[in-house]
Amino acid sequence: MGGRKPCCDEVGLRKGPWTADEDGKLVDFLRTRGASGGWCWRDVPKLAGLKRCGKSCRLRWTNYLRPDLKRGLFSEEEIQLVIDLHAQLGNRWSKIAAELPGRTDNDIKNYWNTHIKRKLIRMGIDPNTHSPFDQQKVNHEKEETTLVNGQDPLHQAEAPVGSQNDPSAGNLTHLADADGDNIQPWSFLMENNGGGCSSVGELTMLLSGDITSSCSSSSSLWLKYGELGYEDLELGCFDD
DNA sequence: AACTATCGCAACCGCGCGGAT
DNA sequence: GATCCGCGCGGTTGCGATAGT
Repeated sequence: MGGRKPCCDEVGLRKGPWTADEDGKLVDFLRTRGASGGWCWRDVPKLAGLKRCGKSCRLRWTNYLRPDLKRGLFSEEEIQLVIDLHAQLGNRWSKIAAELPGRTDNDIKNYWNTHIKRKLIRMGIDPNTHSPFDQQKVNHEKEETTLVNGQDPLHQAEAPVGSQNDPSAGNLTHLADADGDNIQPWSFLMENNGGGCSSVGELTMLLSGDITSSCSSSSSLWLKYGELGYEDLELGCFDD
């Protein structure tokens, strides 16, 4: 693809946060001209009297000003759908957004990165593959990065407060079985024997707090989790 | 009360796709 | 077929709000 001009190279175009006045102009324009048809986004700033590039106008409209947008917290059903769809589609945020009326790809992407992803990592689940981290790989990478940086970036970036130094903290990464080996929480939740969780849907119920209905407590390993309790597992994270 | 760290969201950037010429 | 052009997507950054010290 050759010769495309940068979108925002015109001198004098505004950047950064939109003002109420700019929002009003854009909304007025789209109300009078219709949200589609008879114009292209590149023309919108001129037609609406805005000192913005067309791309910025489109983004503002689709992510913030659209009347059908749903604001506020994600519901349990929405979280489940996001995790489910992400397992199928990966980072195709627009595709995922298409299945969640009123949510934008940006919304979902932000929510994933700031809430869901971190929690999955804390639980020992790779958010990219939706599978347990390969413990050997983790250990290997840990060795490498420790050699390079003298610190463990995974724990530095993603570990819950107190997980490394506070022995009193509920800490999944320190769970050990009878042999002293570390147990990845997801590994037994995914086990089919003994009533562990076996689907993304069940994971969602776990994440949103509905543990008892999603997983049988008959598993001995599950009992280990049961002893930790809701707070220890940091499952309240999706309540906020 | 002041300072620092962390979080969460809005917005920007660069690239690829696909239709038009 | 080559090029142009607009749009949409995914990744990243900036910054205000809030929490912690």
